[in-house]
Amino acid sequence: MQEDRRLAVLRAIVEDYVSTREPVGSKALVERHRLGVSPATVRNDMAALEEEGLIAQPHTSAGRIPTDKGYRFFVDRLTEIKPMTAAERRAISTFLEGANDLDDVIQRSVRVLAQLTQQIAIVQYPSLARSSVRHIELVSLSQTRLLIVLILSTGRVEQRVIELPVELEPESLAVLRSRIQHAAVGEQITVAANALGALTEQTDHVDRTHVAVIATALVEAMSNERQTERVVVGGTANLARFGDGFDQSIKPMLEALEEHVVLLKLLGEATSSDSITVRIGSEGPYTELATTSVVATGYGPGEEAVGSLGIVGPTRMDYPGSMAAVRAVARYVSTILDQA
Amino acid sequence: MQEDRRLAVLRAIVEDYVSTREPVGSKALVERHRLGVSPATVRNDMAALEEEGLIAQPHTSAGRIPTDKGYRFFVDRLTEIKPMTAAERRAISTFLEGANDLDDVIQRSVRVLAQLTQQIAIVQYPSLARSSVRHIELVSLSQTRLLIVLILSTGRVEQRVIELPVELEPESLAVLRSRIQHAAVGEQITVAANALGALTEQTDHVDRTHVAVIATALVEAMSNERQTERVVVGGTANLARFGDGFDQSIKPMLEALEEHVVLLKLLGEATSSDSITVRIGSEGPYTELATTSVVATGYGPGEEAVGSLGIVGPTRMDYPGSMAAVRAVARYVSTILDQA
DNA sequence: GATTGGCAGTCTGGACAGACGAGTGCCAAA
DNA sequence: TTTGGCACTCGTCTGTCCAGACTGCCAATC
Repeated sequence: MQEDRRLAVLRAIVEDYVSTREPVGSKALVERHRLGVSPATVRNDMAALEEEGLIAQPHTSAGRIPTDKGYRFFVDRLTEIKPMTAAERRAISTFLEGANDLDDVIQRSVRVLAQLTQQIAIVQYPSLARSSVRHIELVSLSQTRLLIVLILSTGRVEQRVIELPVELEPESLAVLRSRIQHAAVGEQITVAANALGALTEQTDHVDRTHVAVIATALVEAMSNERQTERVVVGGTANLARFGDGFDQSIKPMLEALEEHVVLLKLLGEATSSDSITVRIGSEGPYTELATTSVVATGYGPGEEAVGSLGIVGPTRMDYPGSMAAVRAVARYVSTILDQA
Repeated sequence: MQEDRRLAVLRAIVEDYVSTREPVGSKALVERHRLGVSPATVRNDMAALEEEGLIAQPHTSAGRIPTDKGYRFFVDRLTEIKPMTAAERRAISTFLEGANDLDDVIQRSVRVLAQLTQQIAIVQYPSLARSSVRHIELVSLSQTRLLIVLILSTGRVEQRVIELPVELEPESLAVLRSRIQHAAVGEQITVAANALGALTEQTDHVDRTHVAVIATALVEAMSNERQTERVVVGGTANLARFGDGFDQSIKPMLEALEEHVVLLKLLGEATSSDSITVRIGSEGPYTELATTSVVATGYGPGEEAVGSLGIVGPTRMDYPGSMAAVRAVARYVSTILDQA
């Protein structure tokens, strides 16, 4: 009974603080929300909530603000992800469907996510791990230089120029090409990598060095390290909007945004494409980002994610709205990647 | 005689203001620079410089700061581009030579430029205009879906998936592939585009629709619109370093950095690869960027530029150093692109 | 036992005034 | 033409003060 009201008070505090950016007092609370009780009662509840560590006051005789723990409680127990409006859904889908290129899809996702949430959006490139080899092409540039092109089912293209230790005749190249294509095309990249290794073993000594060099380059191109390293960031202009004491944390924030490794770590936890990960303030490993929260989720055709996307902003953010936007964009990206 | 000293005073003011970020007074000036005259004399010179509109005081009884016109004068007449140290040259070349990919080259250029200048770096992707076709590949995905891959001499890869109106037999595909390759590979893209158009004309009516569709897609991929739209930005963390009244202009700045079209416009003036363009403060068309300057130049194998790169920062910046860094990086990028 | 009204106490933010200091402009002298 | 001196102007910094907002606690009430 009183417990219910206390939680209502917590919710009200979070909502008010998020929208006004100012510590919220008992009087203002009963005015803005119809709690049906007097400020004094609310004060008692506040004292209890503070006891539990869910809210705090920046200084004596100021209003209360939610703690990280308070936000956590709010996110976990007090809110539903509010569905997007029809107009928003339409906006997302039309905007994303204009893309005809993987790069384009990623770019547009970042934009729409930043636009919707008014936060900083981050989208990771899809991992190669679950994709398969669509095509391999070997192009002779000169007698000892070879251009290797690897095309994956996600639409990603990797290319390398390699130097061959020995000259390669056009006829041999044709044979090699067909053997390599036969071994790898259509396979998942892990399988393809193994097959290429085996191919080297099976080759007689004349062409063996060639096959070895080419296979090595291909396997290297398939290794998803470089790929998953790539993230795209957007909406940094929203940083200015954050204002407040956030000015001081703007520098580490900008630095973090350039350090893509950090971003990947932040996104990294979101591996499932059906749940949304929320990291609030100091829950993460980076002390510089103690005043920021991350809302992220995985995306991908199946249940398992091939990449992550999300937003990062001040702990004082509209969690329900952000979560809804992240989820919606992830779904659209998944379907688009599926049909491509 | 006095004129010479006045210019020395202007130079000293610019240098001091750039390094201290504070209006510089007559007394401080004679202390830091050995001008051989008294503060009073400097005051007279300052009055004259102010008369000419080269310096200004933010308020009465404050030191002087250079105006945009003052910076312009400084850049045009009072300074030489100071050459990079051997260590810096080595740092640039080793860092850039680690790249094995066009994307990589661009990424690294941005990083090194931002690092050297401590400003925000911008690098435009090379224009397709002067590049040639290295390879074209057609891959059948299904009987009516075709993957087209276009590889250019700059190392850029473009790919498209197209839907064919009529089924295409494997044998026909092989023929088409070789005809298209024969017509376009090795040619500059303008020539290649024409050749592909001609090819459509020469084709009998059975394969004609196929050729037309494929050629259209290829020509579209060759058109450099999308390509030159792409720029990469780095060093945004340096924004925080700018400090001062720059805080207010941080928002338009961030917005501009997201609007790549604006950046291209800023870089756009730098078309020659042997001269360095400097745009100071309100000289440009964007009133929001009245407190920023741009230092840019073109890069490219020959004299004519295939792309631009540069830095943007507060008008109060180290112009000689920035210009030197921009020039050095542009040269290295040019040579690397040349040998690739 | 939960709720309420009242009251005293505490703290911040903003306004205000005054001292300080850096710097200028001008003038007369060298 | 340069220099030293002097009066003057302002912005910045510091300290003080007041209004306002909020809390915590207590006694009264439902």
